[in-house]
Amino acid sequence: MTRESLARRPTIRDVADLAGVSTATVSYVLNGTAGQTITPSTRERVRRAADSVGYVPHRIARALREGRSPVVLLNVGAMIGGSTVATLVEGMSAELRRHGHSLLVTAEPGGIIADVIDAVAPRATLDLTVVTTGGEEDDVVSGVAAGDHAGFAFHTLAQLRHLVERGHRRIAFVGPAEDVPFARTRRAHARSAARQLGLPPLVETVIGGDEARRAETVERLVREEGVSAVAAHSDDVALAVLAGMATLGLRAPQDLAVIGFDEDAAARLWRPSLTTVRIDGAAYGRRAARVVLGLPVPEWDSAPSQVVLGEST
Amino acid sequence: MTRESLARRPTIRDVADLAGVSTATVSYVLNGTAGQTITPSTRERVRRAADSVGYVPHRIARALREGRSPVVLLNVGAMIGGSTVATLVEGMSAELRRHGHSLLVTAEPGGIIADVIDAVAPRATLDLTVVTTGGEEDDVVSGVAAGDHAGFAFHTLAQLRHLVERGHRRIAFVGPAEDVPFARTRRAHARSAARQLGLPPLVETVIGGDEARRAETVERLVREEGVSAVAAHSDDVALAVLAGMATLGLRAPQDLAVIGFDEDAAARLWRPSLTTVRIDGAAYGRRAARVVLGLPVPEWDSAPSQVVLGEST
DNA sequence: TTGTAAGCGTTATCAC
DNA sequence: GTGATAACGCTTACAA
Repeated sequence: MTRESLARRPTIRDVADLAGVSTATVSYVLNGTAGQTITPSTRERVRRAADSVGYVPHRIARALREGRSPVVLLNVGAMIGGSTVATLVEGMSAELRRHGHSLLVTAEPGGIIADVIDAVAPRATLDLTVVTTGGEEDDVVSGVAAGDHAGFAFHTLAQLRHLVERGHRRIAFVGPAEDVPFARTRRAHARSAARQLGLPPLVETVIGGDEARRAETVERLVREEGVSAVAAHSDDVALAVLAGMATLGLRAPQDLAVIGFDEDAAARLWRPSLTTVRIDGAAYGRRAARVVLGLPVPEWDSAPSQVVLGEST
Repeated sequence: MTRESLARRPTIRDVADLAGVSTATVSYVLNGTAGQTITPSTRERVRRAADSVGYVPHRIARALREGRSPVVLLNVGAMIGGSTVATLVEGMSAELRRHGHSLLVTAEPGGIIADVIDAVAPRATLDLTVVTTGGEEDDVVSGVAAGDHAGFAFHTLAQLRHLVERGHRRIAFVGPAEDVPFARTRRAHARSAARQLGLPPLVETVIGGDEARRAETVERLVREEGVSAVAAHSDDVALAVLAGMATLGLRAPQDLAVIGFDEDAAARLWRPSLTTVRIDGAAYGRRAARVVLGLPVPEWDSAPSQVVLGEST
């Protein structure tokens, strides 16, 4: 070991010098470059030299050279919501790491910021606020399960179908009062799901405000619109409906059945507990990782989502 | 305009050629480098050339040159929890952008992954799973409000103090059954808060499992331990306690008072509604941004956290 | 089988 | 006032 032991971070040059070879050879060895024939002994020498000086390749330099860095950018729109996004991030991150990449997350409602992209030159980007608007065409992540496109539309269909199976026909789709990431998308999917199921047009409204406002909303739905079931945009929204019902002394599912979406931990604690749709976020995350890396994406072997039975329907 | 209009992204060279100056001059002009005297006319020519070709500096190249990129890495431990982390990310991201930087988030329970760091060479990193432990880093981000250190310990103290003011002395601190990011930290803070308030040692337990298990936990607290109030690790946990009480037919706050932590939207919907601690995440986010950039951090002008009164205490 | 050297796009240190 | 040019650390033709 020479005086390389200084503060400076060891470069490929240091390794090359120590091993008595050129930087090219070091690069070939360390990257296992195909089509290069290096003698085992040289190989060994380089390896030793590398970890003797504690060499770790400089990713930025490599990124400059290659035009992209080994990171994937995911925009989730906002750091809120049920379990789907959380598990999606986990699954995607794990799968990417298995392939030498890193997942970096942003939470920009307006989509991925251009500055971020050129600050990191990501290998790929994925914007949840866009992907979920599917567009089966542009939804490569979801794939097909049991013959159907397994995107958000699919889960929404499952949500409504559950109500239909319970005998409901006059159904309301209730969204959040504030503008949250997937509000519009979900509404659109609900409409087309209703059509597919041969239902009359959905009653559409939003719920929010204080206790009185919530109760008012629910009352209108039940008394004026004659709705017998609610499909909610999310579990949060579903709980607001249940809360409004409690205020009015209405019971679920007798007076009004309620189903949530994107299972949230709090929903199981309610009385009555909430029936909701659980989405296999981790599986989508792993798929997303493979899609953006251009790896083959496996078939769905289990259901991408399922209705979790509670007492509210 | 020359044949630069090809697919290639314009470089500083292209601008220099078009403006008839050297790349150095372009760099000086575009970066407003101090201590350089450039004639207004040259300046103007460079500017024009730059946006005529649509030049945008290559951040990766700059990162290589400067040794770091204009991004800040934030590890949040996991994509779950109440509103604090969500608003913190928003606030931090906004403040960073005001200063030409970008925020990138990871959700690694074990701390920031080394690979990620050298993939992006961030200007700075911040690990929430570390910061909230009350070490030195915590100090700088949290600062001082009304004479007290305004960190997580402070909020925990506020949580317990609320119960004390309501006349409680035999108090339990209830955590989640699973291992979540800040569990240990919160527990430690709760212990020392109890000492500061001159309370007897806290009864410590966790809650989880199914309805029966939850009820059992609550029952033990009330009947065996003689506890009159619960300070919960989070709103989720607090709701589990309230649910257990409902199962047992116990009422809050008469039979057992419950206060949550890190306000979650669902908590306000409960009957009884949950008293909890709201933390000004956005403010912490802005402070964190300034700290990591080495900017002066303003004094707290409003409370860093406050108890939000519900019916449960 | 291995080495040389030309980039990748910037910034900053000199000269002029 | 401005311009060459040498880095930054790596990959990869192309030579040898």
